[in-house]
Amino acid sequence: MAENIVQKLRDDIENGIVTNQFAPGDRLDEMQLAKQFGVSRTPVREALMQLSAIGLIEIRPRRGAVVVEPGPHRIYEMFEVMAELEGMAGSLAARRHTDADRADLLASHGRCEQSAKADDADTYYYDNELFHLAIYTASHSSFLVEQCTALHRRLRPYRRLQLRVRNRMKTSYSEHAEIVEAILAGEAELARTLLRQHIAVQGDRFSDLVATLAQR
Amino acid sequence: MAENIVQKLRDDIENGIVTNQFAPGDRLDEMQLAKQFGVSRTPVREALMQLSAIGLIEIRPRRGAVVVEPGPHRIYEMFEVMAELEGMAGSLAARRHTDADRADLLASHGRCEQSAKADDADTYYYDNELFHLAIYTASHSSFLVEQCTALHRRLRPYRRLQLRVRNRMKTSYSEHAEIVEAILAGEAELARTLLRQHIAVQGDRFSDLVATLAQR
DNA sequence: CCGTCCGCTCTTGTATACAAATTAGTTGAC
DNA sequence: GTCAACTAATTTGTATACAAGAGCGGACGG
Repeated sequence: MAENIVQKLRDDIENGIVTNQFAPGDRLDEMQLAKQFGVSRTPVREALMQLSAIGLIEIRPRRGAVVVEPGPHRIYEMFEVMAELEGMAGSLAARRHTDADRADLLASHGRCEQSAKADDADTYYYDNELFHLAIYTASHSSFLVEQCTALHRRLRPYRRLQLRVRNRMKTSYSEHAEIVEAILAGEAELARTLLRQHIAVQGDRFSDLVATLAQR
Repeated sequence: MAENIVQKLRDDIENGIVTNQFAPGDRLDEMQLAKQFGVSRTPVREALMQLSAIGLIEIRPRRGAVVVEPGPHRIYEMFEVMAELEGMAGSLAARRHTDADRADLLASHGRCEQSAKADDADTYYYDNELFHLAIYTASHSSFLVEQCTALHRRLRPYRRLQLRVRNRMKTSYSEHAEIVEAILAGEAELARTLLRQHIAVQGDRFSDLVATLAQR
Protein backbone atom coordinates (compact mmCIF):
# COMPACT_ATOMS: atom_id res chain seq x y z
CA MET A 1 0.00 0.00 0.00
CA ALA A 2 1.51 3.24 -1.12
CA GLU A 3 0.24 6.80 -1.15
CA ASN A 4 -3.17 5.33 -1.97
CA ILE A 5 -3.99 5.74 1.69
CA VAL A 6 -4.18 9.49 1.29
CA GLN A 7 -6.23 9.11 -1.88
CA LYS A 8 -8.60 6.73 -0.16
CA LEU A 9 -8.97 9.03 2.82
CA ARG A 10 -9.60 11.97 0.54
CA ASP A 11 -12.26 10.12 -1.41
CA ASP A 12 -13.90 8.74 1.72
CA ILE A 13 -14.05 12.09 3.48
CA GLU A 14 -15.20 13.81 0.30
CA ASN A 15 -17.91 11.21 -0.03
CA GLY A 16 -18.85 11.75 3.57
CA ILE A 17 -19.23 15.46 2.93
CA VAL A 18 -21.23 14.98 -0.25
CA THR A 19 -23.58 12.52 1.45
CA ASN A 20 -23.96 14.85 4.39
CA GLN A 21 -22.42 12.42 6.88
CA PHE A 22 -20.18 15.36 7.63
CA ALA A 23 -22.60 18.27 7.69
CA PRO A 24 -21.55 21.77 6.68
CA GLY A 25 -20.05 23.57 9.65
CA ASP A 26 -18.79 20.36 11.26
CA ARG A 27 -15.29 20.37 12.65
CA LEU A 28 -13.21 17.56 11.19
CA ASP A 29 -11.05 16.34 14.05
CA GLU A 30 -7.77 14.90 12.84
CA MET A 31 -7.36 12.39 15.65
CA GLN A 32 -10.93 11.23 15.39
CA LEU A 33 -10.61 10.67 11.64
CA ALA A 34 -7.26 8.95 12.18
CA LYS A 35 -8.79 6.53 14.65
CA GLN A 36 -11.86 6.03 12.50
CA PHE A 37 -9.78 4.97 9.51
CA GLY A 38 -7.08 3.21 11.51
CA VAL A 39 -4.21 5.41 10.35
CA SER A 40 -2.08 8.11 11.88
CA ARG A 41 -2.70 11.83 11.72
CA THR A 42 -0.14 12.42 8.98
CA PRO A 43 -2.10 11.01 6.01
CA VAL A 44 -5.29 12.50 7.46
CA ARG A 45 -3.72 15.94 7.44
CA GLU A 46 -2.60 15.48 3.84
CA ALA A 47 -6.07 14.39 2.79
CA LEU A 48 -7.59 17.38 4.54
CA MET A 49 -5.21 19.71 2.78
CA GLN A 50 -6.22 18.27 -0.58
CA LEU A 51 -9.87 18.78 0.28
CA SER A 52 -9.04 22.32 1.31
CA ALA A 53 -7.40 22.87 -2.07
CA ILE A 54 -10.53 21.58 -3.81
CA GLY A 55 -12.59 23.94 -1.70
CA LEU A 56 -14.76 21.44 0.14
CA ILE A 57 -13.38 22.33 3.55
CA GLU A 58 -11.67 25.32 5.06
CA ILE A 59 -8.60 25.06 7.26
CA ARG A 60 -8.11 27.93 9.67
CA PRO A 61 -4.68 28.07 11.29
CA ARG A 62 -4.57 26.40 14.69
CA ARG A 63 -8.32 26.11 14.61
CA GLY A 64 -8.91 22.99 12.59
CA ALA A 65 -10.86 22.10 9.49
CA VAL A 66 -14.54 22.75 8.98
CA VAL A 67 -16.84 21.67 6.18
CA VAL A 68 -17.77 24.72 4.17
CA GLU A 69 -21.35 25.48 3.29
CA PRO A 70 -21.53 27.46 0.10
CA GLY A 71 -24.64 29.63 0.31
CA PRO A 72 -27.16 29.59 -2.53
CA HIS A 73 -25.58 32.66 -4.05
CA ARG A 74 -22.17 31.08 -4.17
CA ILE A 75 -23.58 27.91 -5.69
CA TYR A 76 -25.26 30.09 -8.28
CA GLU A 77 -21.92 31.69 -9.06
CA MET A 78 -20.28 28.31 -9.48
CA PHE A 79 -22.96 27.20 -11.92
CA GLU A 80 -22.52 30.49 -13.73
CA VAL A 81 -18.84 29.76 -14.32
CA MET A 82 -19.59 26.13 -15.13
CA ALA A 83 -22.08 27.27 -17.77
CA GLU A 84 -19.43 29.40 -19.39
CA LEU A 85 -16.83 26.65 -19.39
CA GLU A 86 -19.27 24.08 -20.73
CA GLY A 87 -20.32 26.53 -23.41
CA MET A 88 -16.70 26.91 -24.37
CA ALA A 89 -16.22 23.15 -24.45
CA GLY A 90 -19.30 22.77 -26.63
CA SER A 91 -18.09 25.44 -28.99
CA LEU A 92 -14.68 23.85 -29.36
CA ALA A 93 -16.25 20.40 -29.65
CA ALA A 94 -18.42 21.59 -32.52
CA ARG A 95 -15.33 22.68 -34.39
CA ARG A 96 -12.88 19.96 -33.43
CA HIS A 97 -14.76 16.71 -32.84
CA THR A 98 -13.50 13.60 -34.58
CA ASP A 99 -15.42 10.52 -35.69
CA ALA A 100 -14.52 8.83 -32.41
CA ASP A 101 -15.87 11.81 -30.45
CA ARG A 102 -19.05 11.67 -32.51
CA ALA A 103 -19.49 8.00 -31.62
CA ASP A 104 -18.85 8.61 -27.92
CA LEU A 105 -21.24 11.52 -27.83
CA LEU A 106 -24.02 9.58 -29.52
CA ALA A 107 -23.42 6.56 -27.31
CA SER A 108 -23.61 8.49 -24.06
CA HIS A 109 -26.59 10.41 -25.38
CA GLY A 110 -28.27 7.08 -26.09
CA ARG A 111 -27.63 5.90 -22.55
CA CYS A 112 -29.18 9.09 -21.22
CA GLU A 113 -32.22 8.40 -23.36
CA GLN A 114 -32.56 4.93 -21.86
CA SER A 115 -32.36 6.08 -18.26
CA ALA A 116 -34.57 9.10 -18.87
CA LYS A 117 -37.27 6.90 -20.39
CA ALA A 118 -36.88 4.44 -17.54
CA ASP A 119 -37.26 7.40 -15.17
CA ASP A 120 -34.19 6.13 -13.30
CA ALA A 121 -32.71 9.21 -11.64
CA ASP A 122 -29.59 7.51 -10.28
CA THR A 123 -28.61 6.02 -13.61
CA TYR A 124 -29.45 9.23 -15.45
CA TYR A 125 -27.29 11.15 -13.02
CA TYR A 126 -24.36 8.89 -13.88
CA ASP A 127 -25.01 8.81 -17.64
CA ASN A 128 -25.39 12.56 -17.63
CA GLU A 129 -21.90 12.90 -16.20
CA LEU A 130 -20.51 10.73 -18.98
CA PHE A 131 -22.40 12.73 -21.58
CA HIS A 132 -20.86 15.97 -20.41
CA LEU A 133 -17.46 14.35 -20.14
CA ALA A 134 -17.82 13.30 -23.78
CA ILE A 135 -18.33 16.95 -24.71
CA TYR A 136 -15.30 18.04 -22.70
CA THR A 137 -13.19 15.38 -24.38
CA ALA A 138 -14.40 16.37 -27.83
CA SER A 139 -13.08 19.89 -27.20
CA HIS A 140 -9.58 18.44 -27.50
CA SER A 141 -8.26 20.82 -24.89
CA SER A 142 -6.77 18.76 -22.10
CA PHE A 143 -6.60 21.73 -19.77
CA LEU A 144 -10.24 22.57 -20.37
CA VAL A 145 -11.13 18.95 -19.71
CA GLU A 146 -9.38 19.15 -16.36
CA GLN A 147 -11.02 22.41 -15.37
CA CYS A 148 -14.45 21.22 -16.38
CA THR A 149 -14.22 17.87 -14.63
CA ALA A 150 -12.92 19.53 -11.47
CA LEU A 151 -15.78 22.00 -11.33
CA HIS A 152 -18.30 19.38 -12.40
CA ARG A 153 -17.11 17.22 -9.54
CA ARG A 154 -17.49 20.04 -7.09
CA LEU A 155 -21.01 20.77 -8.23
CA ARG A 156 -21.98 17.12 -8.10
CA PRO A 157 -24.14 17.24 -4.96
CA TYR A 158 -26.16 20.21 -6.17
CA ARG A 159 -26.61 18.74 -9.62
CA ARG A 160 -28.07 15.72 -7.93
CA LEU A 161 -30.47 17.94 -6.01
CA GLN A 162 -31.61 19.58 -9.20
CA LEU A 163 -32.69 16.27 -10.63
CA ARG A 164 -35.29 16.05 -7.91
CA VAL A 165 -37.26 18.82 -9.51
CA ARG A 166 -40.26 17.46 -11.39
CA ASN A 167 -39.60 16.72 -15.04
CA ARG A 168 -36.07 18.09 -14.86
CA MET A 169 -34.73 14.79 -16.19
CA LYS A 170 -36.91 14.77 -19.30
CA THR A 171 -36.24 18.46 -19.94
CA SER A 172 -32.54 17.86 -19.51
CA TYR A 173 -32.59 15.02 -22.00
CA SER A 174 -34.40 17.00 -24.69
CA GLU A 175 -31.88 19.80 -24.21
CA HIS A 176 -29.13 17.25 -24.72
CA ALA A 177 -30.65 16.28 -28.05
CA GLU A 178 -30.40 19.84 -29.34
CA ILE A 179 -26.87 20.14 -28.04
CA VAL A 180 -25.74 16.97 -29.77
CA GLU A 181 -27.29 18.16 -33.00
CA ALA A 182 -25.55 21.52 -32.80
CA ILE A 183 -22.17 19.99 -32.01
CA LEU A 184 -22.32 17.37 -34.74
CA ALA A 185 -23.49 20.00 -37.22
CA GLY A 186 -20.45 22.07 -36.35
CA GLU A 187 -22.58 24.97 -35.14
CA ALA A 188 -20.10 26.29 -32.60
CA GLU A 189 -21.98 29.34 -31.38
CA LEU A 190 -25.30 27.52 -31.18
CA ALA A 191 -23.69 24.72 -29.18
CA ARG A 192 -22.19 27.30 -26.84
CA THR A 193 -25.51 29.05 -26.28
CA LEU A 194 -27.46 25.84 -25.77
CA LEU A 195 -24.96 24.44 -23.29
CA ARG A 196 -24.78 27.70 -21.39
CA GLN A 197 -28.54 27.69 -21.00
CA HIS A 198 -28.53 24.00 -20.17
CA ILE A 199 -26.18 24.50 -17.23
CA ALA A 200 -27.09 27.95 -15.99
CA VAL A 201 -29.35 28.16 -13.00
CA GLN A 202 -31.58 30.89 -14.26
CA GLY A 203 -35.07 32.09 -13.43
CA ASP A 204 -37.25 29.46 -11.83
CA ARG A 205 -34.39 27.02 -11.53
CA PHE A 206 -32.70 29.21 -8.97
CA SER A 207 -35.70 29.21 -6.68
CA ASP A 208 -36.02 25.46 -7.25
CA LEU A 209 -32.40 25.07 -6.14
CA VAL A 210 -32.90 27.18 -3.04
CA ALA A 211 -36.02 25.24 -2.18
CA THR A 212 -34.38 21.84 -2.55
CA LEU A 213 -31.35 23.08 -0.60
CA ALA A 214 -33.63 24.10 2.24
CA GLN A 215 -35.52 20.84 2.50
CA ARG A 216 -32.37 18.78 2.60
CA MET B 1 5.20 31.31 14.05
CA ALA B 2 2.28 29.19 13.03
CA GLU B 3 1.29 27.55 9.79
CA ASN B 4 2.92 30.49 8.05
CA ILE B 5 5.93 28.26 7.61
CA VAL B 6 4.10 26.16 5.05
CA GLN B 7 2.84 29.28 3.31
CA LYS B 8 6.31 30.74 3.23
CA LEU B 9 7.77 27.53 1.86
CA ARG B 10 5.06 27.35 -0.76
CA ASP B 11 5.67 30.92 -1.88
CA ASP B 12 9.43 30.53 -1.87
CA ILE B 13 9.39 27.32 -3.86
CA GLU B 14 6.79 28.72 -6.23
CA ASN B 15 8.97 31.75 -6.70
CA GLY B 16 11.95 29.51 -7.31
CA ILE B 17 10.04 27.70 -10.01
CA VAL B 18 8.79 30.89 -11.63
CA THR B 19 12.27 32.39 -11.66
CA ASN B 20 13.70 29.19 -13.06
CA GLN B 21 15.89 28.51 -10.04
CA PHE B 22 14.14 25.18 -10.09
CA ALA B 23 14.10 24.33 -13.76
CA PRO B 24 11.30 22.27 -15.31
CA GLY B 25 12.06 18.59 -14.93
CA ASP B 26 14.08 19.09 -11.75
CA ARG B 27 13.45 16.70 -8.89
CA LEU B 28 12.55 18.55 -5.73
CA ASP B 29 14.23 16.62 -2.94
CA GLU B 30 12.33 16.91 0.32
CA MET B 31 15.36 16.58 2.58
CA GLN B 32 17.37 19.03 0.55
CA LEU B 33 14.60 21.62 0.69
CA ALA B 34 14.15 20.96 4.40
CA LYS B 35 17.82 21.62 5.07
CA GLN B 36 17.85 24.62 2.77
CA PHE B 37 15.01 26.28 4.67
CA GLY B 38 16.02 24.99 8.09
CA VAL B 39 12.81 23.09 8.75
CA SER B 40 11.78 19.46 8.85
CA ARG B 41 10.37 17.42 6.02
CA THR B 42 6.78 17.69 7.24
CA PRO B 43 6.05 21.29 6.25
CA VAL B 44 8.06 20.80 3.07
CA ARG B 45 5.80 17.92 2.08
CA GLU B 46 2.72 19.99 2.77
CA ALA B 47 4.04 22.87 0.70
CA LEU B 48 4.84 20.48 -2.15
CA MET B 49 1.34 19.07 -2.01
CA GLN B 50 -0.12 22.55 -2.31
CA LEU B 51 2.08 23.25 -5.31
CA SER B 52 0.95 19.97 -6.78
CA ALA B 53 -2.67 21.04 -6.31
CA ILE B 54 -1.94 24.30 -8.09
CA GLY B 55 -0.35 22.32 -10.90
CA LEU B 56 3.16 23.71 -10.73
CA ILE B 57 4.72 20.39 -9.83
CA GLU B 58 3.78 16.77 -10.21
CA ILE B 59 4.09 14.23 -7.42
CA ARG B 60 4.43 10.66 -8.55
CA PRO B 61 3.99 8.06 -5.81
CA ARG B 62 7.25 7.00 -4.22
CA ARG B 63 9.13 8.82 -6.94
CA GLY B 64 9.23 12.35 -5.69
CA ALA B 65 8.15 15.71 -7.01
CA VAL B 66 9.26 17.16 -10.31
CA VAL B 67 8.69 20.62 -11.73
CA VAL B 68 6.29 20.29 -14.62
CA GLU B 69 7.03 21.90 -17.94
CA PRO B 70 3.82 22.65 -19.77
CA GLY B 71 4.53 22.43 -23.47
CA PRO B 72 3.61 25.34 -25.74
CA HIS B 73 0.38 23.64 -26.68
CA ARG B 74 -0.71 23.29 -23.09
CA ILE B 75 0.19 26.89 -22.34
CA TYR B 76 -1.91 27.85 -25.33
CA GLU B 77 -4.81 25.87 -23.91
CA MET B 78 -4.47 27.61 -20.56
CA PHE B 79 -4.55 31.03 -22.20
CA GLU B 80 -7.56 29.88 -24.20
CA VAL B 81 -9.48 29.15 -21.00
CA MET B 82 -8.17 32.32 -19.36
CA ALA B 83 -9.46 34.33 -22.32
CA GLU B 84 -12.91 32.87 -21.87
CA LEU B 85 -12.98 33.51 -18.13
CA GLU B 86 -11.72 37.05 -18.53
CA GLY B 87 -14.30 37.64 -21.22
CA MET B 88 -16.95 36.44 -18.83
CA ALA B 89 -15.63 38.70 -16.08
CA GLY B 90 -15.63 41.65 -18.46
CA SER B 91 -19.16 40.92 -19.56
CA LEU B 92 -20.41 40.73 -15.99
CA ALA B 93 -18.39 43.79 -15.02
CA ALA B 94 -20.03 45.78 -17.79
CA ARG B 95 -23.42 44.93 -16.38
CA ARG B 96 -22.70 45.02 -12.67
CA HIS B 97 -19.94 47.54 -11.96
CA THR B 98 -20.54 50.10 -9.24
CA ASP B 99 -19.13 53.58 -8.88
CA ALA B 100 -16.35 52.21 -6.70
CA ASP B 101 -15.48 49.63 -9.38
CA ARG B 102 -15.43 52.41 -11.96
CA ALA B 103 -12.97 54.37 -9.85
CA ASP B 104 -10.72 51.34 -9.28
CA LEU B 105 -10.75 50.46 -12.95
CA LEU B 106 -9.85 53.96 -14.04
CA ALA B 107 -7.17 54.23 -11.36
CA SER B 108 -5.42 51.00 -12.34
CA HIS B 109 -5.81 51.91 -15.98
CA GLY B 110 -4.12 55.22 -15.23
CA ARG B 111 -1.21 53.47 -13.54
CA CYS B 112 -0.81 51.23 -16.58
CA GLU B 113 -0.67 54.34 -18.74
CA GLN B 114 2.15 55.74 -16.62
CA SER B 115 4.28 52.62 -16.71
CA ALA B 116 3.59 52.04 -20.41
CA LYS B 117 4.70 55.56 -21.24
CA ALA B 118 7.75 55.15 -19.02
CA ASP B 119 8.46 51.91 -20.90
CA ASP B 120 8.92 50.23 -17.52
CA ALA B 121 8.14 46.56 -18.14
CA ASP B 122 8.38 45.45 -14.52
CA THR B 123 6.01 48.10 -13.24
CA TYR B 124 3.66 47.57 -16.16
CA TYR B 125 3.62 43.86 -15.42
CA TYR B 126 2.51 44.62 -11.87
CA ASP B 127 0.00 47.33 -12.79
CA ASN B 128 -1.41 45.09 -15.46
CA GLU B 129 -2.19 42.47 -12.83
CA LEU B 130 -4.04 45.03 -10.74
CA PHE B 131 -5.96 46.21 -13.79
CA HIS B 132 -7.20 42.74 -14.54
CA LEU B 133 -7.97 42.15 -10.88
CA ALA B 134 -10.10 45.28 -10.95
CA ILE B 135 -12.12 43.76 -13.78
CA TYR B 136 -12.54 40.48 -11.91
CA THR B 137 -13.71 42.34 -8.83
CA ALA B 138 -16.17 44.43 -10.83
CA SER B 139 -17.84 41.20 -11.98
CA HIS B 140 -19.15 40.82 -8.44
CA SER B 141 -18.83 37.05 -8.61
CA SER B 142 -16.54 35.96 -5.82
CA PHE B 143 -16.13 32.49 -7.28
CA LEU B 144 -15.18 33.91 -10.66
CA VAL B 145 -12.67 36.19 -8.95
CA GLU B 146 -11.05 33.18 -7.30
CA GLN B 147 -10.92 31.15 -10.51
CA CYS B 148 -9.52 34.05 -12.48
CA THR B 149 -6.85 34.99 -9.97
CA ALA B 150 -5.78 31.36 -9.63
CA LEU B 151 -5.35 30.91 -13.36
CA HIS B 152 -3.84 34.35 -13.74
CA ARG B 153 -1.28 33.42 -11.10
CA ARG B 154 -0.45 30.21 -12.87
CA LEU B 155 0.08 31.98 -16.16
CA ARG B 156 2.22 34.66 -14.57
CA PRO B 157 5.61 33.52 -15.88
CA TYR B 158 4.39 33.23 -19.46
CA ARG B 159 2.62 36.57 -19.33
CA ARG B 160 5.90 38.06 -18.31
CA LEU B 161 7.59 36.43 -21.28
CA GLN B 162 5.01 37.90 -23.61
CA LEU B 163 5.87 41.41 -22.50
CA ARG B 164 9.31 40.93 -23.98
CA VAL B 165 7.86 41.00 -27.46
CA ARG B 166 8.47 44.34 -29.11
CA ASN B 167 5.70 46.88 -28.59
CA ARG B 168 3.54 44.38 -26.75
CA MET B 169 3.27 46.77 -23.82
CA LYS B 170 1.96 49.67 -25.85
CA THR B 171 -0.43 47.44 -27.76
CA SER B 172 -1.64 45.97 -24.51
CA TYR B 173 -2.29 49.38 -23.06
CA SER B 174 -4.30 50.60 -26.04
CA GLU B 175 -6.37 47.41 -25.84
CA HIS B 176 -6.99 48.21 -22.20
CA ALA B 177 -8.38 51.59 -23.15
CA GLU B 178 -11.01 50.02 -25.40
CA ILE B 179 -11.88 47.48 -22.74
CA VAL B 180 -12.38 50.14 -20.08
CA GLU B 181 -14.58 52.09 -22.43
CA ALA B 182 -16.74 49.07 -23.21
CA ILE B 183 -17.14 48.09 -19.58
CA LEU B 184 -18.00 51.58 -18.38
CA ALA B 185 -20.45 51.96 -21.25
CA GLY B 186 -22.15 48.77 -20.12
CA GLU B 187 -21.45 47.06 -23.43
CA ALA B 188 -21.28 43.53 -22.07
CA GLU B 189 -20.74 41.60 -25.29
CA LEU B 190 -18.21 44.07 -26.62
CA ALA B 191 -16.26 43.91 -23.37
CA ARG B 192 -16.31 40.12 -23.57
CA THR B 193 -15.02 40.06 -27.13
CA LEU B 194 -12.31 42.64 -26.52
CA LEU B 195 -11.05 40.89 -23.40
CA ARG B 196 -11.08 37.52 -25.10
CA GLN B 197 -8.95 38.91 -27.91
CA HIS B 198 -6.74 40.73 -25.45
CA ILE B 199 -5.87 37.51 -23.62
CA ALA B 200 -5.95 34.91 -26.35
CA VAL B 201 -2.66 33.83 -27.82
CA GLN B 202 -3.70 33.85 -31.43
CA GLY B 203 -1.89 34.02 -34.72
CA ASP B 204 1.51 35.65 -34.50
CA ARG B 205 1.38 35.81 -30.73
CA PHE B 206 1.57 32.02 -30.51
CA SER B 207 4.78 31.89 -32.52
CA ASP B 208 6.10 34.77 -30.43
CA LEU B 209 5.35 32.77 -27.31
CA VAL B 210 7.07 29.66 -28.62
CA ALA B 211 10.05 31.72 -29.65
CA THR B 212 10.43 33.42 -26.28
CA LEU B 213 9.94 30.09 -24.52
CA ALA B 214 12.76 28.60 -26.54
CA GLN B 215 15.29 31.37 -25.89
CA ARG B 216 14.72 31.25 -22.17
C1' DC C 1 -23.63 38.13 41.67
C1' DC C 2 -21.02 39.18 37.64
C1' DG C 3 -16.81 40.01 35.18
C1' DT C 4 -12.07 39.34 34.32
C1' DC C 5 -7.78 37.01 34.56
C1' DC C 6 -4.90 33.07 35.05
C1' DG C 7 -3.96 28.35 34.22
C1' DC C 8 -5.04 23.86 32.32
C1' DT C 9 -6.28 20.96 28.70
C1' DC C 10 -7.09 19.81 24.09
C1' DT C 11 -5.90 20.30 19.37
C1' DT C 12 -2.98 21.65 15.83
C1' DG C 13 1.76 22.34 13.93
C1' DT C 14 6.50 20.55 13.62
C1' DA C 15 10.18 17.29 14.24
C1' DT C 16 12.07 12.84 14.30
C1' DA C 17 12.06 7.98 14.02
C1' DC C 18 10.80 3.92 11.49
C1' DA C 19 9.18 1.15 7.45
C1' DA C 20 8.75 0.20 2.68
C1' DA C 21 9.93 0.86 -2.04
C1' DT C 22 12.62 2.24 -5.84
C1' DT C 23 16.85 2.92 -8.00
C1' DA C 24 21.52 2.29 -8.78
C1' DG C 25 25.64 -0.24 -8.37
C1' DT C 26 28.15 -4.37 -8.21
C1' DT C 27 28.89 -9.03 -9.02
C1' DG C 28 28.30 -13.20 -11.34
C1' DA C 29 27.09 -15.96 -15.16
C1' DC C 30 26.48 -16.78 -20.00
C1' DG D 1 31.96 -8.10 -22.79
C1' DT D 2 27.25 -7.61 -21.82
C1' DC D 3 23.09 -8.51 -19.49
C1' DA D 4 20.60 -9.79 -15.56
C1' DA D 5 19.81 -10.35 -10.81
C1' DC D 6 20.58 -9.30 -6.12
C1' DT D 7 21.78 -6.23 -2.56
C1' DA D 8 22.57 -1.88 -0.52
C1' DA D 9 21.54 2.89 -0.12
C1' DT D 10 18.70 6.72 -0.81
C1' DT D 11 14.26 8.56 -0.67
C1' DT D 12 9.43 8.62 0.03
C1' DG D 13 5.39 7.38 3.05
C1' DT D 14 3.59 6.67 7.79
C1' DA D 15 3.68 6.78 12.74
C1' DT D 16 4.73 8.79 16.99
C1' DA D 17 6.67 12.09 20.02
C1' DC D 18 7.18 16.85 21.28
C1' DA D 19 6.03 21.92 21.31
C1' DA D 20 3.03 25.74 21.15
C1' DG D 21 -1.25 28.31 20.59
C1' DA D 22 -6.32 28.63 21.32
C1' DG D 23 -10.42 27.69 23.98
C1' DC D 24 -12.56 26.75 28.31
C1' DG D 25 -13.27 26.60 33.13
C1' DG D 26 -12.46 27.92 37.70
C1' DA D 27 -11.17 31.15 41.03
C1' DC D 28 -10.62 35.64 42.77
C1' DG D 29 -11.76 40.41 42.98
C1' DG D 30 -15.04 44.11 42.53
